[in-house]
Amino acid sequence: MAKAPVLTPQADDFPRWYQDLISKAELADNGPVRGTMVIRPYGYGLWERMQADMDARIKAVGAQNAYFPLFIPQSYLTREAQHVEGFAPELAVVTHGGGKELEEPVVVRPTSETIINEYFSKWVQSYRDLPLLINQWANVVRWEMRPRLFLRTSEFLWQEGHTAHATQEDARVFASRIQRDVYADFMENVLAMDVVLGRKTTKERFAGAINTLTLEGMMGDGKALQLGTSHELGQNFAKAFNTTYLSKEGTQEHVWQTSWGSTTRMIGALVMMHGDDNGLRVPPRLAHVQAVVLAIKDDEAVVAKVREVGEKLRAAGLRVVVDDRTDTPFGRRAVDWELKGVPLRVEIGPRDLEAGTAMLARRIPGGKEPVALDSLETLLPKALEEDQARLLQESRERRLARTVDVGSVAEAAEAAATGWARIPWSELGPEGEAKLAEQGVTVRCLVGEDGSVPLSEDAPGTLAIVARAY
RNA sequence: CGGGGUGUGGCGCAGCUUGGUAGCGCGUCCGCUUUGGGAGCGGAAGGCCGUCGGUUCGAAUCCGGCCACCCCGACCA
Repeated sequence: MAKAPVLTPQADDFPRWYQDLISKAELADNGPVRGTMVIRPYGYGLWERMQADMDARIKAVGAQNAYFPLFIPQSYLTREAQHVEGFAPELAVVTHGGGKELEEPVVVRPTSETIINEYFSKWVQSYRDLPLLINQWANVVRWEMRPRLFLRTSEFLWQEGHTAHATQEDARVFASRIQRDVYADFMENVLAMDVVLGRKTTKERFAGAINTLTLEGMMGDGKALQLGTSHELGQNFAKAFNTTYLSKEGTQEHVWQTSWGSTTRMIGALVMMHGDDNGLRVPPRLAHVQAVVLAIKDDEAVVAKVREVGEKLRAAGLRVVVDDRTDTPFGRRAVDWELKGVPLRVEIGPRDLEAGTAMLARRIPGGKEPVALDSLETLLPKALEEDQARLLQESRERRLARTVDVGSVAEAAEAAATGWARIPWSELGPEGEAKLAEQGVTVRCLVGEDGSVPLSEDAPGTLAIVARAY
């Protein structure tokens, strides 16, 4: 009597599987306005952990948090030509306020380069004020035609960093440092996600930037997802907003800037990179619930033991939830925790009490085995570390297995049907890029032969990674 | 904006062709029995069938207008 699967299997319909999971693991709901999203407590818990970890890394490179307004004068947006052009189609514009039509429409921020530069201009006077390193946690709005929960919604949460430097070199180094030391480090070590660091082509570059660095991940179905970007803005915004400083030599100079962002999209990536047919798998270092201690039966001694074990594990430094909801059948609860991707389950019933054991179920490698109750405090932390490493390894192996080297545009398009293709950029070029775009395939990024991030598009040996993307 | 489709309890759908005053699954609530992998049984609540108009003794069903949403084509963290 095979029960219907909990989720649509990935192999049957990956997008459907994704939606099922988001809903059943209680990560998010659709909002009433198309393209908006309600992030539910379990999903928001993931975001809070991401924020905390990222925030520490951002502060470690010297940035400070601040907050700028949601509403931006429309005139600000129009000051940087590339920037307006890039964002115009997805702007939400407020035309009325207080029951009256506004004299100047107000834009709901799609990103904050413009308004931040207005203030940078006031704050920066001398080379002594540089570098100025600011970050903000905020929501932004980019009107979406094709929304997908977490991946593309009209409103999303993110952090956006904005910096001003005295020299181009300084800005360049900083943008790269964010890509590596903040984003890549976080994604690999906390999210256990394999990512490729690269450089965007001119076509894919941020509107208003002179260079965009990116981190790309391969999802379970072989498609790519951009997980974070770090831009060199050059002096484009500095010139548009007259952000200048007095140099040591006594001359007025425009500052060199960067901006960089990462979003709630990372939650979607987490699902699509680590999820399987039974649900999500949350990497232990991220998990706000690392282990759940389950009472199998409605039995006083069992419930007492479960609570005791929960306390003991908490004292040992684990993030633990005790599930003693014995009015809900055990199977239902086991499936729920599995859907939510909690790494470890300690299941205790009357038989275990007698034997002095518990069933230790591991979500990430799968399977369960009996273990001695008094060994849990030492076993669990070890299991969590193993599972953390395993997730990263799995995602890396998948990318390597599904990336092929090709020599022509046709081969690249074919390879992108199931995974990624790597092709010399000198072979592909902007013409090949345009041709691929017609087939829904994009250049995700440019990388060096040795995996380094090229300093320019025409650096010798530069490879293009092409794929279908979310 | 161009092409295709759908509007019926919270969610997913049937009913429409051949008009007769609304049904199924899931969920929810209550009770009892359960609990080692999505529980069973009994009971209950919940819908002016998107909207406006027309035809008719009678419209979820037929006709027309409007609205909304969904899918496919160009952008995007």
